[in-house]
Amino acid sequence: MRRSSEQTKATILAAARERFAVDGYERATIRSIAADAAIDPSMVMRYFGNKEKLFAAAAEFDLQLPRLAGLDRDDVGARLVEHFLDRWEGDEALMVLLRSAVTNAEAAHRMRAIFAEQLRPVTDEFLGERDDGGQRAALAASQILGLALARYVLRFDPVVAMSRAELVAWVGPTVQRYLAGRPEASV
Amino acid sequence: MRRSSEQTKATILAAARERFAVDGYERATIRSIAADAAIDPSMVMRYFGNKEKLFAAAAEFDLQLPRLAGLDRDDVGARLVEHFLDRWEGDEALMVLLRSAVTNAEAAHRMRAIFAEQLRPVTDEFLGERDDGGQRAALAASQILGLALARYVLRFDPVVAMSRAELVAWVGPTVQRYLAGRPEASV
DNA sequence: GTCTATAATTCGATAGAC
DNA sequence: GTCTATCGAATTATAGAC
Repeated sequence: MRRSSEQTKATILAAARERFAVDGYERATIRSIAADAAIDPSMVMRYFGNKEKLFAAAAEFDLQLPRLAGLDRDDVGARLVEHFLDRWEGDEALMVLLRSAVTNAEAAHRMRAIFAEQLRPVTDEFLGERDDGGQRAALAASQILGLALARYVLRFDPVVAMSRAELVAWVGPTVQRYLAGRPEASV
Repeated sequence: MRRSSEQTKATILAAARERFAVDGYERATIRSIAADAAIDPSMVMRYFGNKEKLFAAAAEFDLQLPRLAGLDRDDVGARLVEHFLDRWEGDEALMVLLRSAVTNAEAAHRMRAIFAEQLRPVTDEFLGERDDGGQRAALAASQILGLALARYVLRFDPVVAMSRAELVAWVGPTVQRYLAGRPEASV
């Protein structure tokens, strides 16, 4: 079947996202992506140049974080956890990055860029001017990424079994404390 | 140079651990491991059969968790974080698993086994008989793994820059709450 | 826009000489 | 115990016909 240039490119990109999300950068092959897209492997090269550029296109995405300023101040932790659960389950974008960033330097760089350019501005606006803003945002990111790792990648039974509400009830306060609490405060 | 069987095997295993820790299962090659060990690639096959068995040998390890029963009850979170920071920085064993478990099914299975067979018994003894023991242990694992991911793999600047004491002060209470607190409790 | 053919590497694995 | 030689498969990437 003859398709338009745009159609073809979009089909390849969708197949690439799926493969990169499941297999990570090294195991995902141009051949397997082409097969999923029901197209010849050379077409992938034609439209994206090489594997690296294809990954760059597939890994491009927007966290779509809400502004925290408008939220109840005691509620930002839970809201953030809910938002990230939605983003993890909504599409493969975050999984593409996580699965590749562990062994691929370029993907890890992307992760850091997204942290700096998309998460930091949002938490900074909430936190105001303070010198531990980077630490607090990074700690929140560590828990959110760790939760995704345990639930979607490593598939630890108890975390897989927990409901969205349970996860928010447990992890929300952690993120809340990282963003708004004192280090020593707990329980 | 002619070496003994034991020597050779140990040298190969050490090189394998390093490579798997840095590159993960797919990128680490038998050839590169052999080169690091200054030995012929065929020797690796001779001693370990195939790549899968070599990984199994390299990924075998003991968390060496302390018994929590003997500790101050309000202190287990901080002690666990300290212990894991030591284990992450002491040798490559945990990194071997983390770098591979994200894209390799066998490594992920190993991770779950270590969680179930080494972490669970220790937290269960501390928690006593209760039905949310698995959830609590898994939540603690999610934060500890997320911290390692941010600090050692993704290298988020703020987390890399934080001292051991700062990390314990921030993350200790989180683990403490997962093991001993109530879900809603925070700040 | 699509595909065939193929170059150039690289990998895991095996056979066998010394 | 160590190495050479090599197979067979898979990969990215390119050139060019239709």
